Amino acid sequence: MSSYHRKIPLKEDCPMEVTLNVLSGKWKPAIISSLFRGTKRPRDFSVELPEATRRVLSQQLRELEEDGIIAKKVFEVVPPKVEYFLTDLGRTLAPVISALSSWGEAYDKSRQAS
Amino acid sequence: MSSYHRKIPLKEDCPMEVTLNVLSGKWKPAIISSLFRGTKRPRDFSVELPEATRRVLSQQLRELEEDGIIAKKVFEVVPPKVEYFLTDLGRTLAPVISALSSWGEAYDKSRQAS
DNA sequence: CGGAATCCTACCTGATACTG
DNA sequence: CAGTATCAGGTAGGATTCCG
Repeated sequence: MSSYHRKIPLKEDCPMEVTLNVLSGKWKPAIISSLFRGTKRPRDFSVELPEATRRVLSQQLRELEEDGIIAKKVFEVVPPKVEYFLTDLGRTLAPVISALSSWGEAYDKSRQAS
Repeated sequence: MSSYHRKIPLKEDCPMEVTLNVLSGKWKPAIISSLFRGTKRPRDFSVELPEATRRVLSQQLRELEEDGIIAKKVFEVVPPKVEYFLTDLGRTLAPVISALSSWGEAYDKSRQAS
């Protein structure tokens, strides 16, 4: 199951929407969580998330980069080598991720109970 | 602009995804925020969110209801009267919304600076 | 190995009209 | 007033292929 989160025009500047838009992407939460555990190369994501295609991973990595959440270091070698890592701004997402995870856990338990 | 957040299978139980899936819907954040400010009738949402169609509002209200976040009280009168409100579970979203909002505000400022 | 271009599918959302 | 049914459109994500 998955959720669609349609990015809305943000006419009325809703801070909550801003954050959700940054996090909204099928693999973005997984990417961010992974980077909190250390620097990763594109190949590492493919291994960690075997169901994600390279195309979508590249796309979401680029979007996160455009949003200033992550950055990459490109090594000018052959074959190519690239490393992705969280920016300072990206690391400020820690409490957000914590809140989302905590609530999700509690929600799962409350659903089991009922 | 808006973002799609495709609801994913959640094979590996990722609590973060659980929460995002509950919040993912074009008008769900607005609906929840609104209900934190008090009980609302369907008509109120249409006034507060003039861009949202009744069809989508009804649908998202129903989904939030199915997820246990909100509930409604139906008055058996003519014309019909319905009131939506947050459940106890729904109110536990407060810290999540707070985290999302706070980060969004800080993000906006950091983007203005650059 | 990393990334981009192309084509395609799935599904969320919008518009409209109708029922109780 | 509240909710649903039907049809149509837009966009995120998937599959494949090619280039540096």
